[in-house]
Amino acid sequence: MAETKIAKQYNPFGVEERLYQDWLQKGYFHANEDTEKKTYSIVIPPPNATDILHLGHALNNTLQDVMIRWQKMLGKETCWLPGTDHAGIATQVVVEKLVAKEGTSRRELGRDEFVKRVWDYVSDRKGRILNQLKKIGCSCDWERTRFTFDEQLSEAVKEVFIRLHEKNLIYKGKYIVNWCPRCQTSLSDDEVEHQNYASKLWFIKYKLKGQDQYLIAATTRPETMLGDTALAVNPKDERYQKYIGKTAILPILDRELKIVADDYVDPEFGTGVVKITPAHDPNDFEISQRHDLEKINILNPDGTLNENAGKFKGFDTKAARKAVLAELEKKGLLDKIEDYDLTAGTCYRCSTIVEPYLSEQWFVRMKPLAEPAIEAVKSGQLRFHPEHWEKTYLYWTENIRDWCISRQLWWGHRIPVYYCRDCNHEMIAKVKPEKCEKCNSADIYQEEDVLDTWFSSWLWPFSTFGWPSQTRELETFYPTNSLFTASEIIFLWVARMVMAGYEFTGKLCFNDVYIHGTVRDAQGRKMSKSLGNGIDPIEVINQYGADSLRLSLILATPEGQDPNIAMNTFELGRNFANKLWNASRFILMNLGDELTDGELESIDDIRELPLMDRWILSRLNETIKKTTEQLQSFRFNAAAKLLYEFIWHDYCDWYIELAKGRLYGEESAEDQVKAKRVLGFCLDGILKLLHPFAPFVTEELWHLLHRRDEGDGSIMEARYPRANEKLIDIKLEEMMARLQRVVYAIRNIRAEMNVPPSKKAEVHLKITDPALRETLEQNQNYLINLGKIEKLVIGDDLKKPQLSASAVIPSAEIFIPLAGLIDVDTERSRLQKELENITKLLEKTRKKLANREFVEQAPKEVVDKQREKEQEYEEVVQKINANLEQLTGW
RNA sequence: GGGUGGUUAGCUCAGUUGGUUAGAGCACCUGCUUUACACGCAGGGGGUCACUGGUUCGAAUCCAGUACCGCCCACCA
Repeated sequence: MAETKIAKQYNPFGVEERLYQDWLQKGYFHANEDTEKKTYSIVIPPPNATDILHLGHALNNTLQDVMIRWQKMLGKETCWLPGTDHAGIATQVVVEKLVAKEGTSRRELGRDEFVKRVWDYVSDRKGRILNQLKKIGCSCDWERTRFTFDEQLSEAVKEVFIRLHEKNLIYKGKYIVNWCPRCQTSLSDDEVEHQNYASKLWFIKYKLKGQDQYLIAATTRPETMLGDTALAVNPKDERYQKYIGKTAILPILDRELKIVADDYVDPEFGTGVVKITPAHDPNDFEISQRHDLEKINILNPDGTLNENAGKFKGFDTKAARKAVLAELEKKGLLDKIEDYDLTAGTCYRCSTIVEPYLSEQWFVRMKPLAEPAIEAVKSGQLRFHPEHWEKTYLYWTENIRDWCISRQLWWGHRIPVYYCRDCNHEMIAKVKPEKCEKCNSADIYQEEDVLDTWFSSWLWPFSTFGWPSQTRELETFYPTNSLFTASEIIFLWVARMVMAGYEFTGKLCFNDVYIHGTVRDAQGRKMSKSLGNGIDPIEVINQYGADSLRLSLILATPEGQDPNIAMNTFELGRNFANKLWNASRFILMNLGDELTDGELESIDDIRELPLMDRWILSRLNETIKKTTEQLQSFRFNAAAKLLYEFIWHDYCDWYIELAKGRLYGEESAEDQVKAKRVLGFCLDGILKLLHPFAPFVTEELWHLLHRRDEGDGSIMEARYPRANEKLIDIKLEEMMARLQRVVYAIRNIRAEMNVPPSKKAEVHLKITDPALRETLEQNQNYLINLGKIEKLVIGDDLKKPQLSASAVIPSAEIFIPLAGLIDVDTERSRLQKELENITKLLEKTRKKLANREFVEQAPKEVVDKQREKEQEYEEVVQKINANLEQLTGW
């Protein structure tokens, strides 16, 4: 065997950086918009510009990279467009905290200065996460990197706002919105997270005007009574018929409250009387609209009570609740208190409890936009993987509500609306109008609010390619093919992109949506900063290498479920990469530079290959076929497992082991050539098959195998293997499996009878099936190697040698003479155990066959199979018994 | 409350149209410096497939229900 410089262990460090730089330099990742080829494009789910990489990103982007690299090797012009999101509220919150540390605040700095500070911060951090993606090996087209706040993307945002406004799909109105008192902005429904907590239900007594009677209303938020303007009962509720239209008196503030009847009220709940607070409860707001009730806002934007709260002005809601309850108690107006579990909406960015709050906001009418998006799924044009997510998508799109798009933030796309200070005229425009179109005044100011972050991200699949300009890249790469994301943003992002795609480009923006799980820790908990259970992917790469990270993540992520990941999970991928490395190392040591590129890539000109060669080629092609099928249906885990199984257990455990004797010249010179050809051909296929999953190690090995200098070409330019069905031979695989069973049996006897590997044994094979006997005879040299055999005797009518251990498999008996070595008790219990096993199986089979209904109704093949088994088991049982009997004679 | 995913070996999971001796990786036990790999090789132990009923000749697999875990959605005060 030739000496080699190749290390015994794969060392990814150095390799990865070098190869990635080379790929970048050669421009392999850049997509050509003038291509004639079929295209395949993906837009990245843009991470927040200031994010740092976590395992969720690592998984998400590894999957995209597998898809892109695979498609590229299938011959497509691939485009994977990367970029980041300005993440309005999230980023603003972070910078607010930073300036707070400096002892100042957003308001103190003023809008212009604060926005500048955010820009500074973002510019400093932006691109960090994209650089981290490079470490994973992502083949993004970096020349097309976009940011949702880029000038061109901002133009797209304005264009969209104006178009929707012209179609009357955008409107401004006073509504109850979710208000975060800390961020002091509205939030869309989808930005509110619900949390359960134990609370109380307070029963408050409302005195009827001019009478000494009370109506009692239950509430979960007693402090909001300060904004009550009515009481409501169900019109059919007989208990309260007589009070409808009467007046009650609000405790503490002594405001007069109308008593109204509304179907919304559930007579079963509480007392059947509801206090109505139109400005601070969405339902109450609806009721107040129907009954034309006064709406009294008792909150300041920061969540403290305002002048409408009388003496409680300035209290925060918590203090107000305490004070109000104390006063009610004192006045004897608190009827009772019950325990009650309820949910509170909290801000998805800062977890502050959100207040329903009446304010003026901008909305998008979603119903008309949702219609084609619903149809896309129903018609099968838009597919989810796993499929069940389409239900979630449909549930939301079919029950869609208008989208509140204005945010009272400073970091974001400012709404392109201008007002005249003189006549209040409203103008929608991309740039500030010089003069009021109505009164000619030059005193014009822009709307203060900015747009929801998602108002730019829902345009991402086409704004990034230059829309609204009809660019060449838009034409070539849009619509995109697939989208990879997590389930949390099916509503926030996926569905809205589909809507925007149809509305503004008339096209479905992608056909396949792959939803992967959320990465969890070993105990199944979400990884989070507060728990401190997160794993830093960069740390993983530093410790194990990028290929290990990628392979491990994919191998550990069950299809459509959440993967549980611990640091040692990454040993899985590392070991696999190392196994591949060493298998290749072995091949390279033995092949030298004997094979040409052509020989590595084709096997057609070799005739009359021996069993094992035809077997590994059959397995290889079967693996190619199945892997391709799995990739086509977005089953990455299954695809990776197929490759793992084939490479490790078929190619390494069996084929390489079988080939060793041939390489060492134990067969003919001609056979040695065949072995080398097949070894090399399979390895070349393996590297290509695995490249999308483990780009670095496969590239490195491919160069070594093809004896290419550094930087000379890339495995990426090779064609992904296609299955040659003619080479798949199931019959032959079955014969090989029988040969393997013989080897297993020999090894089992050796191990259980404590025959050390260093001691070669004599083996007698009594084979009654001629086909098997012939195969074993032809391959006896390999049996000798695999079983560490000194002398092999094969025949159809051998006698069991005295003092030998035995094993029985269908149509074969294995004897290993062990004079002096054999322990009779061990051998007896070994045989007895096996006898028990087979007897159980035999009984089970006999029972089935004794069942007349089974024999009559089951398909013939199934019954025949059981008959065959019965025979097999009978034969084995009988032979084991004979061997046992012989033992007792000792 | 509605929806949805899960429950198979100590742990993480396969098991694609019902018929396999129910599998793999990790962990565990026993051997092994066998000239690719100890990040390895060989052998082995370990499961009443959550529970209950049903359909069927036959159920881990199909149906119904129960329990537990998880996620998403939800304006019942």
